[in-house]
Amino acid sequence: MSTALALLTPADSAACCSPLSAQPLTTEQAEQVAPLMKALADPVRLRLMSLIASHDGGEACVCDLNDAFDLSQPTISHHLKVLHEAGLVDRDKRGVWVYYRARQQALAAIGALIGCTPI
Amino acid sequence: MSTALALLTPADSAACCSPLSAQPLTTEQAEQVAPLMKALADPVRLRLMSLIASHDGGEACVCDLNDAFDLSQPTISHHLKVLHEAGLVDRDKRGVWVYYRARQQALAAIGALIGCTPI
DNA sequence: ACGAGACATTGACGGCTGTCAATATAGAGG
DNA sequence: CCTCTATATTGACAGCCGTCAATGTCTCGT
Repeated sequence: MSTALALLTPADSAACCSPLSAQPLTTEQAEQVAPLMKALADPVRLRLMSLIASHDGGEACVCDLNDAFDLSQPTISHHLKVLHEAGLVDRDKRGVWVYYRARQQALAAIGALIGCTPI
Repeated sequence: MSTALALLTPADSAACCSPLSAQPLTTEQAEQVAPLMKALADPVRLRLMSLIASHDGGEACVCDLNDAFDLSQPTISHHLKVLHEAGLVDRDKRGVWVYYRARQQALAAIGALIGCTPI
């Protein structure tokens, strides 16, 4: 959800490089951001995220994603659920197909914390 | 180690925003970066990293770090080991004290992948 | 040499994670 | 309705993770 994002966007909008190196994170901040990173800290989910984000229209259908891996369909479905529950992707069911869309703000939130995002 | 970094720095130096959204990660790239993110995807280690990175001189002694948490000394030592083995911090023993230093390149590598780092 | 302080390692424990096979659900088309 | 296709859920299993208490290792004073 956007609760994690709210913690990052307000004050650090102006500052440029790595809040992580600028001042220590509060316990609260760390506990909000860690789940986002944890959701992304898996090879399969990293590839899923990049496949979704770089796909035409910024969204991808599960059927496309399944083919990119040597994993069972339920496993991919599980990883997508993890990404979704972390607030990293949106779910959109259209007919028989389900489309996942990358939430750029969530990615930006992590990027802003770790590295540096020009907001 | 810098093996993970090497995969990211070469081509994407020029491009600005989120390689993750620009083109899909290869399996190899994902498997190299995921461990770095996994090492950082913990509230305690996130705070440790930020405490180290934002400390005077870019380094911090374990004794300082211990006091910032309500955790046992071995637990902090364990987390520092995880960060160190992931290549996120350097270890420097000086006398009785051990100093940990943030490896900016490693942070930048993750940041460049997820968000956007002006290199 | 000895004691004390700073940090690491070991061993143990409950809890979480990634994976699959099997099964369920839910639209679309006939 | 019935079946097919697309996706999700459940249940099970091995393996990893975060934590602590106990112990080990190193280094500086004395």
